[in-house]
Amino acid sequence: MTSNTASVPSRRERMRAETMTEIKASARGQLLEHGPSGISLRAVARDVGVSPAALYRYFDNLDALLTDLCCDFYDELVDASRAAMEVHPAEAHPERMKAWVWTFRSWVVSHRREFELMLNVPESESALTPCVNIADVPFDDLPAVTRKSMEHARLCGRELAAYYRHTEGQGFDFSAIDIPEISKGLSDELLDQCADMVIGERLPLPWIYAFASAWVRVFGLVTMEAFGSLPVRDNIEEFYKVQLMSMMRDFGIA
Amino acid sequence: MTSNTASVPSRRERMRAETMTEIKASARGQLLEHGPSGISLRAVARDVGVSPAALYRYFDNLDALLTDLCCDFYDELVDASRAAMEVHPAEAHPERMKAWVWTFRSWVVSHRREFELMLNVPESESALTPCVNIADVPFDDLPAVTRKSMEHARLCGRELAAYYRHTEGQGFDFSAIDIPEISKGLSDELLDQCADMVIGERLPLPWIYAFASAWVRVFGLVTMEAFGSLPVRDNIEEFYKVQLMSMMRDFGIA
DNA sequence: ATATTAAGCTAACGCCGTTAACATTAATGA
DNA sequence: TCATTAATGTTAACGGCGTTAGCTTAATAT
Repeated sequence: MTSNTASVPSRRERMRAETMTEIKASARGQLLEHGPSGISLRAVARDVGVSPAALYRYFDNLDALLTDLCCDFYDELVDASRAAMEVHPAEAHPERMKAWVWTFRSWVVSHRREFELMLNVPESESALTPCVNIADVPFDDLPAVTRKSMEHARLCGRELAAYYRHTEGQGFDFSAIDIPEISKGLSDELLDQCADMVIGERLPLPWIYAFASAWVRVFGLVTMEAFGSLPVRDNIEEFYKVQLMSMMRDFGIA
Repeated sequence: MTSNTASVPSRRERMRAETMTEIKASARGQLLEHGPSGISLRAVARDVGVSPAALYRYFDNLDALLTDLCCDFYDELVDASRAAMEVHPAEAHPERMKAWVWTFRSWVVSHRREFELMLNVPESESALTPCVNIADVPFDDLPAVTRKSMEHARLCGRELAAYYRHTEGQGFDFSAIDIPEISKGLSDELLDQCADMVIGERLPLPWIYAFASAWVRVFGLVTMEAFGSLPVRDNIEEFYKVQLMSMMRDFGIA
């Protein structure tokens, strides 16, 4: 052992990393051509020019390869989102949040197959699906893809928090926002799961609620478009824009 | 041939129907136990007590069995929805629409696996996914599951139409509804795909738009709950209710 | 130079969907 | 009634799959 834990990668480590990306590239190719269920270890092996059994030196099994792929996809999505947000100045928070939504949409429509896999992630991986409350598990113990997806959501959530800090003391009137009556139980949960976990700050409830609502709407828009079940086909962009406007209005933003 | 096209089913027809339901019951059992990708023709055959090849007398292939299952699920969902709506008097249109949403949600959460399959329907079946506009294809030429899913949506859409006819002439002020500015292209599309295809009538644009928006929101709610990614876990019912209220407000109701 | 570890191989096991060729059973028409 | 026909079943096989065990080779570390 050359006492390597992050320093210069040894020759072997480089080779290993190279074949790993080669494997994943082949798998992704099959994903694009034949969909999630059309990815075959043996086909990957043929593609890479190696025996099927050799792949098990790199991934525990097929599912592990698939979840690893998913993580890469989330990284791509996160990177694209960050880049799109950074086009706008740091103080243009609403613009940056819109850029986040827009990147989500455009990444998914240009990577439908990848998104398909992300939605159908091999759920074993930790098997805590609806067993325990996600908020009670330390972040690092969550399944990898769950962490990645939260990372993606946080990108938008923290922008909202930054916007709040920015408007703070500028006399923004939250009581003017039209928010329904909510029980303590629900608002506590929203504070736990939305504010603490993705926004990162306990903003006033109206914004937390508006964030949750917008989240659901964006998710609906994106998945429906990916499934081709949006009630619109030729004017999707405008439909998004109009929907975005009404979400902004829920935040009390012009 | 006993000139039977719908009259009394012959003995053979009865037997055939019986084994078909037996096959589907077994497949559904496997779906519940192992998820959509865990359904195996050979296991079904073992279950039914028949050779694997025999199943091909009943279904063209595995995909055909799966899509057939999906159709059954939609029928169940539609029946449940209709029943829930009929609990309310015929004129209580808003209540009936709420019942539709509520049934959608509760059916999905109590049939997650089935819903999983419905979302991942073997898409071949006609392979017109994003090729042609759905509005240009005669209804009977659409893939079976698409038709079923439209049947489900129509149940709610036509209720809205009935509500409109009911309010007509009662001086409902549509211009008071807060609707964003929409291009002619988008509104034409909404009229084509929402009004004509699911609502069944060309209601005033504000309602058409509100319907499309609500559709997206409900779809988002239901799928996120099914995937366990709603920002709420213990107070989901209340979250739905509150969301429903704000959708109703978009229609200018209450 | 040698011991150790990583990375590859072959061969096999038990699944799978699907097809072809053949057998049997039940309904039909003369 | 009885031969014909159509529906329903069988067996056997093909090629593909994920995965494991056991062995060999190449690279690294001491």
